[in-house]
Amino acid sequence: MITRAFPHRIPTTAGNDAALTERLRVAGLRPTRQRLALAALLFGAGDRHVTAEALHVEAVASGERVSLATVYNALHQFRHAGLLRELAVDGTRTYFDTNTSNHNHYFVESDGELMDIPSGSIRVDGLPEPPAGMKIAHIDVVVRLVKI
Amino acid sequence: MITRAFPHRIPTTAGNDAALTERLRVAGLRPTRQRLALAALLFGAGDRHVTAEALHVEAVASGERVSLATVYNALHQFRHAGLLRELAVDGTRTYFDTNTSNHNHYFVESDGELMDIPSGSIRVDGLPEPPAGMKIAHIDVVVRLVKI
DNA sequence: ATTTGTGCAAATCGTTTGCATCTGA
DNA sequence: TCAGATGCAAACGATTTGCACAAAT
Repeated sequence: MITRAFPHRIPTTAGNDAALTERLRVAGLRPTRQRLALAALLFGAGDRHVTAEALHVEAVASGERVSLATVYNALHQFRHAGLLRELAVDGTRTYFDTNTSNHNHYFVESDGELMDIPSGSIRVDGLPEPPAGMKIAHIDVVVRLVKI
Repeated sequence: MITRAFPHRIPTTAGNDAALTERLRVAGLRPTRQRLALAALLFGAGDRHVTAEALHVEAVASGERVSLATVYNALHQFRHAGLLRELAVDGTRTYFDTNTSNHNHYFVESDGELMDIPSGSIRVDGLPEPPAGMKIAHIDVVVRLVKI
């Protein structure tokens, strides 16, 4: 987590204020100070995997005044808007992924680290027909890693 | 969850007292009344997916005196002993699977139902090399289903 | 007799909620 | 102005823990 916000400048090129504001507006969300700050952290620096707690710590560390409850709210709103994907890999915490495209994950249980597996490399074959009255919503592949 | 224990008889043929006792002993666990009862429910009737809460309800319903804390203890001890596999599919609850062999799962989010996908049908290809210093411990494939 | 397991209730952890206050359009 | 957003603290559900008592070897 190297991302850092500056008092009077935007963290990276990828998400300037205007673009982020527009992005939130399109999602039907008011571009409040808190949402803009969180969006800048999330979308300003490539693909990221965050927990609510971690994002809150990061926001506060970067000088932003934002409550944990608001971070939870924002993460769920962003997910509803399709800006984030929610991942169930750990059972105890919920991860959010800024990469909403179809891809899979490495998960290092010992330190809770989550990484993208380059899309396109993994193929899942031989899926049976889903049970009657059901359809496949999504296939999650989690490759669990351990340190040698 | 059709499994049911009878007051004075063992639930199914698959797990008679002697066999279950032996199984626990081999795992280094004293065959206490509670562990035997839980083992009978878990291993007496084919492959099962349970949460601690659900197993506790089931045990109590079958007339067994056992606390929820003991159910949690037993589930984790059984997992350590390799009798169960722990699954992270849901984020809020932890599921335990009596089928410890290599297989994958359907998960119906709307009602929290978890089903085995027949082993052998799914193939995962094109796995990249794991990052340096890491090795693959396990690959979990969860096919998320929605009702049509 | 010694060791291990159990049950209860309190503690903990991540997350959600109720509600008074604030803020952006 | 005023719907919508925020922050706090309390509520929550799943799980863990501390410790006195009970059961297994």
